[in-house]
Amino acid sequence: MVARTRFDDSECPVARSVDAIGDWWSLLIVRDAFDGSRRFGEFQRSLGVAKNILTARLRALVAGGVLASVPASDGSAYREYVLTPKGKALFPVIVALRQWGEQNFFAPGEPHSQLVDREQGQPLRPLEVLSADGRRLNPDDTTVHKTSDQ
Amino acid sequence: MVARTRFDDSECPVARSVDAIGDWWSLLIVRDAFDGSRRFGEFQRSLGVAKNILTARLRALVAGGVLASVPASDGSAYREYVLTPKGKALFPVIVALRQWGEQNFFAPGEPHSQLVDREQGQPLRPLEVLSADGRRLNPDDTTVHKTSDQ
DNA sequence: CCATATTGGTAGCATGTTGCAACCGCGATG
DNA sequence: CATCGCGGTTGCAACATGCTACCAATATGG
Repeated sequence: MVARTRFDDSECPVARSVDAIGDWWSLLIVRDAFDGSRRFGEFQRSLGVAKNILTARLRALVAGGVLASVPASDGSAYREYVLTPKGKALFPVIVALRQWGEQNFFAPGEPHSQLVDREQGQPLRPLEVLSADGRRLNPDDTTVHKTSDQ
Repeated sequence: MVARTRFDDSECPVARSVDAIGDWWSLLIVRDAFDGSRRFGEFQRSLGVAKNILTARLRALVAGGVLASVPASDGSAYREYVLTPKGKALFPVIVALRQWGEQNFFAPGEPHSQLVDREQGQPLRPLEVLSADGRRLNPDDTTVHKTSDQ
């Protein structure tokens, strides 16, 4: 399944992304990586996922260039999994999912983990989809331009 | 499985979002909905997904408030699936995935479907993660504030 | 050094989920 | 009033997942 493509991702970047990430566990692994997890055991304890699944997902993410396996930073002989630039580029995806979750699945005042600006300690500004010239766009303000239409 | 939560989503909005969407097929259904698909058959042809899976996913998305099942707009007796406000709020998620895919999985010049501003016909501006006061933030500029830390 | 705990996995098996193909009722169409 | 397309449902085979047990290599304590 590793290099297998499950979706008809011929020309849609969304489908290719989805296929590259692999599954939901992988996305939560990436989330944890953004939150500072690096070691196999950290991911395993944080996610509660079965170890064989975690093994497979970590391998797939490394193979896909999202994570890299590097020698442990603490000098031990173990290895760590860190985000590559490609992995770090998933930041807006995670932030978008986080904000959607915050807005739709928590009662007002219900506590939840929060992603804050390290410098000011403030929560982030909601993501905005902007046109090339900076106008704020809603879904209806956009259209998909198929390559074959050109 | 419909109302079952698979992940320990106690307080992480990302996990709740992931759980609410359900699986990758669901996300591609949402993508197609943004692209204008409304009918069962449209989704089925576009995605190539098995019909029983599509049935289950559509039901779950309706149950989760992402889609709504409404009478067909063309006057026929069939029903259509349209995005609710909650579903439309997934727009930044789809855009983020799309942009990540465009940047990482297409060779320069390789054709792919493109999401453009309807008014100008131009591709969108890349999403930016901003602090409350408008500074551009990288992953390292942020930190997760656990509720229990407060 | 030696005993023991921890880390980072594998292996095997039961179970759950998916994909596929066949079927089917209802509404539309001629 | 025969037939087609739409929107499913059903049954089954294949595959993926989760669980538990196990294990080698590394760290740790005395």
